[in-house]
Amino acid sequence: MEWESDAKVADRLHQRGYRLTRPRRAVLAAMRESERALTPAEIHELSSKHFYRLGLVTVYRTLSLFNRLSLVRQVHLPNGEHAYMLARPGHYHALICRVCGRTVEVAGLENLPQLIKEVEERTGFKVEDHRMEFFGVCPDCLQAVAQEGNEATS
Amino acid sequence: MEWESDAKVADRLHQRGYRLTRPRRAVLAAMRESERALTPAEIHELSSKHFYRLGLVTVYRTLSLFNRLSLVRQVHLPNGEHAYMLARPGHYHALICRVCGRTVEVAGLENLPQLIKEVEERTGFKVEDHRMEFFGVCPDCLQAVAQEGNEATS
DNA sequence: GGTGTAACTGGAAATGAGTTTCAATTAGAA
DNA sequence: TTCTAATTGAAACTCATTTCCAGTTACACC
Repeated sequence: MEWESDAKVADRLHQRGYRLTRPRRAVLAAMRESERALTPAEIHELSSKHFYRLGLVTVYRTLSLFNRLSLVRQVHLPNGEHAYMLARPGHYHALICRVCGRTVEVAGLENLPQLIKEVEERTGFKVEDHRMEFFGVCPDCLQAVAQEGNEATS
Repeated sequence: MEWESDAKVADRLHQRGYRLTRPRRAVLAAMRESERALTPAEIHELSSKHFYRLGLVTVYRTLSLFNRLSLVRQVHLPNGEHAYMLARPGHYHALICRVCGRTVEVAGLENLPQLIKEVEERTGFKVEDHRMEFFGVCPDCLQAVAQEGNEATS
């Protein structure tokens, strides 16, 4: 999963006058360990193992900062809650498995530019940004479901 | 803007054992008058002109019911708040103007099915649902901006 | 390797969207 | 008109997120 090292993140922060503190390192560490997008509360719990006196408030502030710097990506869950995952460079879209919650990203969708063009042509809007999230079932859970089906009928 | 009449809405509600009450009529009336997607608080304020003792709680309950019945559509604003607009039948996507806030819907995007197919092929997910919102500038505001530019340089 | 200071922190209290509870009201079928 | 289940408003509550503030710390500069 080769994420950016702490040192690289530190550089990015320093360039803008921010610091890489222990709480921030703990948040990064927790997010690197997860395959899922995590809510601030979940991140707080996981990060506490890396730095026990981490405050939830600091998690919120850290995520907000990281989001501004595009170090993390914010995902809007179906219920309106927010979750976060480490960002890879470029424009990505989230895919969320409704069974296990795993979050995966897709980038460089070839059919996206023409979709946006279609929207612009049909409405006259100049489209500047968009949000797009997909919900479904991941390959592993599809397989697990198929498995159960087999067992039940055998 | 030819929206469904109260009578038609009443039919749809009655079919499912619900009633068309004065508060619900007031919510409908307010939404018919707006070009924008409205937050529950905004709807409460506008609806109060139609029925002065309408409670905010009732607005929430009404929107929730209408959403379940697909009478309204829920829009996720960039800040995570929810807004609502009357729904037209079919699967629509919201376009929100960042200047005036006007909300417009696009349906039947021809390039969407192949985009979803591309996502499925590249990730192995079975895509069951998606959320897609576009943010930009509407035709009127584009023109207004162009106008200002002309005035400034003339 | 100190040291000064602006960035950062945690905790408590506040905010604000949205929900629950409950006794009183009302739509609309009969 | 009558009856009753659906609906309502107000108050209290929940829970994510923000604000405030006094104490702490990263790190640029000596």
